[in-house]
Parts: sequence; C-alpha cells; structure tokens
Amino acid sequence: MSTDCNNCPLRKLDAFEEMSASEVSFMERFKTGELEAQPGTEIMAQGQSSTHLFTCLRGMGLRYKTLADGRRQVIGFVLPGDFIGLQAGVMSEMSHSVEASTAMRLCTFNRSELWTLFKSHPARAYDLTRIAATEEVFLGEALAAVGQLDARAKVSWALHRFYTRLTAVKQQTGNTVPLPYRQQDLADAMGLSLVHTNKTLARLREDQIVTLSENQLTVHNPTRLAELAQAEDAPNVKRPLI
Amino acid sequence: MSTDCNNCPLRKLDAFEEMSASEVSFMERFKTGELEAQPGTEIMAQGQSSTHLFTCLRGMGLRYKTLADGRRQVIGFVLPGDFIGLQAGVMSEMSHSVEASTAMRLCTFNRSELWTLFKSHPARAYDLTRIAATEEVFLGEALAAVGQLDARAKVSWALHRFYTRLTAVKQQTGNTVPLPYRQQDLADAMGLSLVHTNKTLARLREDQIVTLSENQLTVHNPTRLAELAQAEDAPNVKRPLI
DNA sequence: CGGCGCCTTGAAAAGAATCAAGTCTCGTGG
DNA sequence: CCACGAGACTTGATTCTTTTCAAGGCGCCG
Repeated sequence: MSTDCNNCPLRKLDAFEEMSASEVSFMERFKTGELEAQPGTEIMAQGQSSTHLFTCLRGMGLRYKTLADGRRQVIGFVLPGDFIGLQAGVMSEMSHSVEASTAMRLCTFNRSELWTLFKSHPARAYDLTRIAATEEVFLGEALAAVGQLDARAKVSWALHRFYTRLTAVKQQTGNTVPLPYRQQDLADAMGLSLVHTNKTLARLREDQIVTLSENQLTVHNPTRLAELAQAEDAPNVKRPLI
Repeated sequence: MSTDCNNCPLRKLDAFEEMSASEVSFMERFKTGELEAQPGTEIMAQGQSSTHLFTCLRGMGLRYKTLADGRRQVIGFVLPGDFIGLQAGVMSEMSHSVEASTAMRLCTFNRSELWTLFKSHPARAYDLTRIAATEEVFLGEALAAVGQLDARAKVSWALHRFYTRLTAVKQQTGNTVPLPYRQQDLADAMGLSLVHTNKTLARLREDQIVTLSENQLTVHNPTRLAELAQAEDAPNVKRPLI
C-alpha cells in the first residue's frame, strides 16, 4: 500500500536531488505513513497547529489565506514533491490553509520528530531550510507579478509558472498539462475578478497562446507565454525532496 | 568599534528570544565583523551570490526585485534584527536586491561557516529555518494585501505593518516612528502608482488616521488603522536573532 | 541662481470590477 | 427517463477605481 522511500517515484526525477542511502533510510523511519485526500478536503487550516507534516506524492492542491473580510488570496499551488506544513512545524501555527484540488496522496511525518532531524541529520535540516528559502523566492516572484503586471501578464505568469513546474515533475503529455483548478482559483491567485480572468483567458486563446478547457492547459506558443509572463529563466537547479 | 554579541543591544529586547551562553559564544565566533552602509548603498544584488551574510544591527533598508521591463517591486522593509542573505546562503543566488535607506550597521558572517552552524549547532539551524518560515509568512500576508485590498487599505496595511514592527524593536517615540522611505517606495511595495499613493496618504491624513511627513510617521488613530489594514493580530511571539 | 529630487494636485484615459444574464455539464431525484 | 438545480464558464453593458499625463511647488546643494 505505502510507497517505500527507496522506490520513491519522485526522487528519480531530474528535478530532485539525489540522496545517500543513509539519508533514505532515515527518511524511511521519519515517514510515518501515507494519506489519501479527496478533492475538496482541507489538509491544513490557517491558524491551526498540526501534529503532522506532509509531502505531496501525487495530485495537486492549493494554498490560500482567508482575510478578515472573507476575501481569499491563493498563495500558491501544491504539486508533487512539495512539502506541506513547514510553518506548522517550526512555528506555532499555519498562516494559510491547504486544500486538495484533485485526489492527493501524501507522505506523512511526525512534527515531533522534526527536532530529531535537526539534531541528527544536519544535511536534511539544511535541505529544509533550502525548501523554506525556495518558497520565499517563489512568493517574492508572485508578489512582483501581482503587484506590477497587468491582467494579461498576470494570467500568463500564473499559467507559465504552473506549466513549467508541472513539466519539471513530468506530468505533461506533449504541450498540455492537467490543470485541476477553477478560474476562480486563478483569479484569487492573481488578485483579479473572476469575470476579468475569464475574458483574459479568452483573449489568450484567441491569440493562439494557450487554451484552457476541461481541466487541461495547452500551451500553443511557449515563447510568447514566457515573454508575456516576464519569466525570469531559472537556472534549473535541483531541489531537495523531504 | 565592533559590538560584542554578549552586549548585543537587540537581543535584550522583548521581541527576540534569549540565547544560552554557549550559543552567544558561538555567535561571537560566527560573526566576522561589522559593516557601515551609507544610504543608497546596494548591500546585496539580485541574481548575485554573496560570500557574506548580514544581520541588521541599526538602520533601515529595502528589499526589492527588478522585473524584466524595469518595473520594481518592493518585497519588504529591512529593520533592526532582520537577517539578510539567507537565499544567498543556502541557494546559489539572491532573488532580490537589498538597499540601505538610512545609514545601516550590519553584523557580517561568512557564508562558508553556515554549514558549520548546521552541523554543530542544530538549535541555531532550527532558528534559521524559523526565520525563513517567518519571512514566508510575511510575504504571504503581503501577497494577500497587494492582491485583495483596495488602495486605501493597502497603504494602511503597509503603514500598520511598518509601525508595528518598528515599535517591537523600540524605535518609536510616543506614537511616531521614523520612516526613511520615499512615497515611491511605498507605492512600489503595494503595487500602486506614486500619484495614487500620494492622494491616498492625503486622505488618511484628512481623516486623522496617520500623518506622514518629513520622514516621520505619526499614527493618530491606531485602532482605525488596524481596521483598515485588516490586520490579523499576531500572538506577539518572540523571534530568533542570528 | 539653477537644477534636481521629492511631494502635491488637477484632468483625462484606461483598465478592471461589478452587475446581469445566459449556457453547459453533471449528478440527483421524481 | 427527464426535470431540476448546482457549479462552473461566458459574454455584454455599465460603473468606478486607478493609472497616466501634465504641471507646479518646495527644499537642498553645487
């Protein structure tokens, strides 16, 4: 039932770093099990603590914050290989919620073991810090996109980022990837209204840049999309997997 | 000339955690010196690596990203106690630049010693991760503000956050704090135009909420400001100091 | 004195939000 | 088997927030 860390399908991917045998065996002990989350399930709740931490093994989700007035800001998309709950792990509580958009399979860890990880496996602790720093970079880019770009560029940015990340974990077939989010999710991610997001998507489709339908994103013109998104070409470095 | 970590003026503040004697002595060794940065100096540059990491001891600065089209997004404000260069430390390069707005005094550390820190001082490594996670929380809130609030709330949010943070490190006198940033900086932080930011500030002044002039921010009505900013009252936890 | 950087203010233009229907699909229950 | 309703996606019309354009003021320094 549960996947052995030795045979972790993610770690084989180019996107992730290799791990020494002793590290793998530590991860094997660190991992307490697996969890299947149904679409729509809230995996972690804003303001709550959690005894468990997760790594997304399969499926996709959404990170979001709920504001005092009820508005929602989508903070990011959870894709295979993403770590969930770092904040709950090292701080008192989560600053955002995490929800499953598709069915998701999660590796589970005990928060209480996190300190053991720091004490006995500094390399893994270092990796955790890198994951946090990577997340910070990501959020900085999102902030720049939401703050500075116009609607067309914002939507392009979100789709480009999503396409790039999903391609890195080999979820694409040709130039199309699954995209299990609603337009409302996209709108909430980029700070746009649903209506305007929809019209912007229609224009991108007319211009033969991307097509978004039936939970599938097809990129017809990757170059143009990257231009519109003002994408900074990341020097495709491998990232750690917890 | 250089401040002894034993007598660090910051660590005495309520905002920061205590540190054991052995930790202090490690920090003393970890710290390689101090640096005085003049206003306008670029302390770290986006896309560059750095052999040094810093903690801000005195003064204030600005983190920002420059986009492909030349626009600028201010990512955050650097205040006393803030760590600078975590990304350069654990990743190949910085994703944003850091600039001094006032004269700044910086504690300097060697990037090459960072790994020693992880190996020999797991508690300090844990603290570093918490700092990264805190930054992530911060950016998430900024993203929500920029994405969801209207101009008035955005400006209120920025001022409220600034006032709150600066008060925590005891830089206020009465209800006024120094604010060494230009309106353009504020505008770039919240994704607004300079003109609109200016008009919004004028309205907040008319409404007797805050006054911003001559590099001083005076908060006349803190309650109303927090309301407008939709501030989530943080459970004033102490944060680690590196 | 002149120029430069920053703040301020008014008017016009544009971009995005809101309002208001209407379509399509899919699952449910009569 | 079909009517029904919910949820997501579309589209047009209108409103309004925010940007852009333009110009003037003020303080400071060479």
